[in-house]
Amino acid sequence: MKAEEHCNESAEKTSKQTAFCKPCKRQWAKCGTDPAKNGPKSFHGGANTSEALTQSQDGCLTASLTSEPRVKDFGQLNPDEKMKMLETTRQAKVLVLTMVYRDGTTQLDPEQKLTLPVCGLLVLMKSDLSCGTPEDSLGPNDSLVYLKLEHTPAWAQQQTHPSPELFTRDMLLQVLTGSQLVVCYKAKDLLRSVLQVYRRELNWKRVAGCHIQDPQVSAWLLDPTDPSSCFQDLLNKHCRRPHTTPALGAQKVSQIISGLCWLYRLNMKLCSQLQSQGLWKLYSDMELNMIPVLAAMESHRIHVDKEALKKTSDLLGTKMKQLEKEAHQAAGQIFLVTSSTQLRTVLFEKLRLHERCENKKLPKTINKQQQSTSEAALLLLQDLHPLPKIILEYRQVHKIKSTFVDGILSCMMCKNYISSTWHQTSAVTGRISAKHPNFQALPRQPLQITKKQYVQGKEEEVVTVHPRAMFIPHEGWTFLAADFCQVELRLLAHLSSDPELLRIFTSPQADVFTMLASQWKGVREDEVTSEDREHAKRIVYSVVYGAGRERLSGILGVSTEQARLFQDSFLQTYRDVQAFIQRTIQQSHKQGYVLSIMGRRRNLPNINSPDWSIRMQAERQAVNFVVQGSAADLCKMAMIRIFNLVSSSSSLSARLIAQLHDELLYEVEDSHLEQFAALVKSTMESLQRIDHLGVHLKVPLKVAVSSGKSWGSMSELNIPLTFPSP
DNA sequence: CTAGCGTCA
DNA sequence: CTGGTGACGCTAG
Repeated sequence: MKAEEHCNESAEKTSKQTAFCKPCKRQWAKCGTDPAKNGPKSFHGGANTSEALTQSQDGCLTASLTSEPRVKDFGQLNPDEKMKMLETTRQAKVLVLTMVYRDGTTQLDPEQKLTLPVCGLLVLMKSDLSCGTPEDSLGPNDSLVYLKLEHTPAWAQQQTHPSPELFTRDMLLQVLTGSQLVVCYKAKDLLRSVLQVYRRELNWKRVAGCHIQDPQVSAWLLDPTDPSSCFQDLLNKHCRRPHTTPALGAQKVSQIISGLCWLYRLNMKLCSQLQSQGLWKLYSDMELNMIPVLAAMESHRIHVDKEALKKTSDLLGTKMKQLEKEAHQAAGQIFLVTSSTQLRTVLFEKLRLHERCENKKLPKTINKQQQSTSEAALLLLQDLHPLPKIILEYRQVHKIKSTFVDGILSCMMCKNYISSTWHQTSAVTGRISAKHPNFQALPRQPLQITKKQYVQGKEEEVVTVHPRAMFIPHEGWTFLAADFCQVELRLLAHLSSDPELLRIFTSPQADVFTMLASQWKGVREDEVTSEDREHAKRIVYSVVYGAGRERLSGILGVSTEQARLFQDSFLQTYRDVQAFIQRTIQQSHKQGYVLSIMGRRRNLPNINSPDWSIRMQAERQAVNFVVQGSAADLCKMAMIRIFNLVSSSSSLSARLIAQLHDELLYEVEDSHLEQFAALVKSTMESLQRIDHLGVHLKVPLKVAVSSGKSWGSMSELNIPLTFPSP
C-alpha cells in the first residue's frame, strides 16, 4: 500500500513537472531528453529536479514490474545468468514486445503522449506457437524479461568489461534480429527508441534486417480507411475478450502481461486474415521492411541553421508590424488585423467597399450571412482600395512565419536539429506522411520580402525567405535528391496501355508536362516557364482524376464551357485512359474494392451508395487509388532496396533524410556523391521490373537526381550511364 | 480531381 | 474556458 501511495504522489509531481517543463505551447517539442546531451556539463533548465522525480517514479514502476515473480529483470542478473538468458532468447519460438514508459504506460495503452521518455522493454518469450487458451495466463515454459532501456552516459559507465550496457545492447539485438517470430505493436517506435538510446553503441545497420510483425500495420493493410487509433480499439474490433478496467500497481503489471498475450493472439488473427485476403506478400515483403527504414530515418538528426531561422522569424515579425501599420493608415483607424470581425467592420461599415462593386457578387460567411473577409473576397476588392492587398500580404507572411519558421523552431527546442516523425499507416493510398514538422509540405518556392531599411543608401532591400534552405547537411556531407519523373502518369500509361501515352514516355524523352504546356499555350518548348509546367501538371491530373467542369475551369482560368471542351478533347486523345477509368469504376462496383499494382487494397463502402455525390466521390477515389497507390508501392520499394544495399555494404554510408512521395532525399558523404547517385538512379529505374511481385511496367521509369549544400539549392546532377561495379 | 498536415476562427 | 470542426493554406501526384 505504501508503495502505491508513493507511486501516486510522485506521479502527480511528475505531471506537474512535465507541465512546467513545457515552455513552448507545442506539445511535440522535445524537452531536452536527449541522452547524449545530459553529460556532466549540461545541467540546464531544471533538468536536475525533473530527472530526480521521473527516476523515482521509474523506480516505482520498475519495482512493480520486477517484484512480479514472473518477470526477470535482465539488469539484475549476473553475467552467467545473462549468458543463459541470451541462449533462452535464441531458443524461444515467439517474442512479444512492448515498450514501457516512465509514466508507467506501455505501447498498449491508449493515447500516449507524443514524446514520452522510454524506460524499458518488456519481453514475453513463448516456447511454442500456441495462443495460450485460458484467457491471459502464460504457458508453463513462457518467460518474461524486463530490459532497462535507459542510457547511462559514457562518463558514468563502469570500466569493467563487458560493460552492462553492452550486455543489454546484445540482448536487444538478439531480441530484435532473431530468426524467430517477433511481435510488437508500433514496432517502428520501439526501433527508433532503441536507435536513439544506443546512438553511439549501436549502428543502425545492425537492425536493418529486422522483421518485426506489427498489428497496427497489418490492420491498416486489411482496411486502410479504418482509423483504429489504439491497441484497445484493434482488440475490440478483431478479438472477443473480457472487459478490462484501468488498474494500478501490481494489478497494472498483470494487465500489461495479459496485454502481451492478447497482442500475440491479435497478431495471429490478423496474419491469417492477410493471408486469406491475398495481402500477405505485400505485408511481409514490403510493409514490414519499411519499419526499419522509417525507424532509421526518424533517428537521424537533420541539421538546421537555427540562427538563420531566428533571423527570418524576426524579419517576418517586423514585416508584419510594418504591414499592420500600413493597414491602419489605409483604414484610417487602428484595428486588429488578425480579426476578421474587426476587418469586416472596417471594410464594409466604414469604407463601404461592397457598395462600389455591385457587378461582382461578394462571398458571404456561411454561418451568419455576413460579408466575408476570405481571400476570394479580398481579391475582388483589391482594386478598389489599398487595404485588401495589405491584408492579403499580411496573411501570407503570417502563414509562412507561423507554420514554416516558428513551426520548425518549436520542433527544435534547445537542439539544433530536427527529426520528423514518419507515419506508415495514416494514408489510405499507402503513401507515408510526416509530422513535426511536416517535411512533405514545406514550400517549394521561396517568398520575396521587401524590407524597409532606415539606413542611408538603399531604401529598400529584397530578401528571399526559403524554409527549405534552412536544412543543411553535416560538415563534409551533401544532400542528394532522387525524383521519380511523372510516376503517376507513367503508371497510368502502363495501367491503361494507352498507345498515345505510352508513345510519349517511350520516345526520346522530352518532358511530358513541358510538351503539353507548349502544345496548348502555343509557345515553343524552351519558352515554357516552370509555372506553365506546374499549371499543365495540375490540369492533367485534374482531368485524369475526374475533375468537374466547374473545378477545371477554375484551374484553367477559362469558362466552364471551354473547360468541358478541353476535358472532352483530352479524353478523346487518350481513349484508352478513359477506358481504364471506366473499367476501374465498373470493377469497383462489382467487387466493392480496388487494388494497386502490388496488391494493396482499398475498400469502397460507398461505391454503391444511393446518394449520387457520395457514389461519384467513391468512384473518383477508386481511380485515384489505383494510380496513387501503385506509385506509393514503387516509391516504398525503392526506399527498401536502397536501404538494403546501404545497410549490407561496409563502404556505403548515405542516409535517408526524407521521402517526398516520389522523391527521396539522402545525406551522403561528399566523396561518395557520384557513386551513390548512380546507385540510387539505377536501383530506382530498375523497378520497371520486379519479378517476384509480377511487376513488368510497359513504360520505362525515369529518375532525376540533384544535389546541393542545402535543401533550398539543389541542382541537377548528370550521371553517366555506367552501372556501378559491386 | 485524390492524397496528407498545420493554423485559425 | 476549452476543445472540436471546417475552411484554407502548403505539399505530392
